[in-house]
Amino acid sequence: MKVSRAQMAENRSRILEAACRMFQQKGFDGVTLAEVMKAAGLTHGAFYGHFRSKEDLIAQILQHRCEKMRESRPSLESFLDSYLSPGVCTDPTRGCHIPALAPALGPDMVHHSPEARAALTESIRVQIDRLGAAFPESAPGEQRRAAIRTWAAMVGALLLAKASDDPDLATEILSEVRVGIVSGSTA
Amino acid sequence: MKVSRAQMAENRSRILEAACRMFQQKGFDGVTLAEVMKAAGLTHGAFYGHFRSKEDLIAQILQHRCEKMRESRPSLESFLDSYLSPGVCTDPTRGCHIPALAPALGPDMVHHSPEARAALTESIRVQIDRLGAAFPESAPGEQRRAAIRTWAAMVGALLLAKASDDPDLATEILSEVRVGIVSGSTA
DNA sequence: CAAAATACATGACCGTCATCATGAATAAAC
DNA sequence: GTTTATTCATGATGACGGTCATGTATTTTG
Repeated sequence: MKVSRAQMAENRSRILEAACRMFQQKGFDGVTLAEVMKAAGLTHGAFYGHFRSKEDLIAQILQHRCEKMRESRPSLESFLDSYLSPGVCTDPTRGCHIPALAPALGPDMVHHSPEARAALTESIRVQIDRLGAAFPESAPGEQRRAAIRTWAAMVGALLLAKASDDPDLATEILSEVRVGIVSGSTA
Repeated sequence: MKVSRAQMAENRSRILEAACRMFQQKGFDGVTLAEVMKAAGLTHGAFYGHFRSKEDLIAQILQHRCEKMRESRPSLESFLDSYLSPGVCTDPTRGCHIPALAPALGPDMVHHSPEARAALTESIRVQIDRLGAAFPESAPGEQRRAAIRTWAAMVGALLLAKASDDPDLATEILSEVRVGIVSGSTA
């Protein structure tokens, strides 16, 4: 049963959207293609009409996320919210895709496609640039340095807070790093 | 073919050791029990004489790592070396187990055993305490705060550097966070 | 030294999952 | 309107991996 071209495009983006959300929630190995397709409202067999393989899907998702990231220039405030809010730490579907997805292919990155690795690295570069622009008061060279230092702290805090079983400890880590950033940046 | 009790104890610790190294390298899902047992010099069937399941092995490894962490009080210098050295970033078998293993069960932590989660959380607490002791010049309350801020930055830097495909970018992130920490701590 | 206990090797089982082959049904092309 | 192209559903396939049953050899015990 063939569908219209518009319908097919919508199907494809539904697959992307569902996979993006589910991968972020459960990791690449924690989600099956059948689950993704079911969430997209299709059956598993239709997958290979849109993507060559699961690895292809992963790479395209990483590229898609990177593209979308380029389209906005958030403030430091919204950066902090998107990383260090308790809600982001609690809900795996929210938040930046880099700390959420990089770990998923981090340990054994080698067995993933070069496209996926390249897309993730590009996301890191874009994020450093974006965050650097959020420090307008600094000199250009110092903008980049401040962005790296600040972002590393945010990523680490989010990772540790997510890993923590104790909500109090998680909140402490998030809020402590947050005040460290705002006090450091205004100093 | 039964082996001596001493031999069995050595076999068990060889399994632990091999699994620890391989999990850190490839993630929990990226290593099969057969591979672990082969690396330990045994066949896959012998596994269940030592552990109840793969989840049991994971939990015991996390507990084992946490115990070993308690036994030393490194200086800030050695902390920096064990996180922000290029070698640590390049060689997946080196470095602290928390940023290496937390991501592996981070996204879908829920489907892991409570024991594993608890052991990892306890590791985080121990590490904060250890790192706080490396700031002797600060007041006790400030020690903990400084430890959290510093450690979060180290963890984030390591994660981003490992995720990066470009060695130059990785080195930049590591060294930038390092100078940020030493200049911040001496200020 | 005999008997019992047991650690490991071998092999099989069963479920899961990525991938592909086929067919049906409908949009697109002319 | 007829033909062609193609999107999706259904089902199968083959590999992989965690788990377990059985047998064997050796240690331990008395």
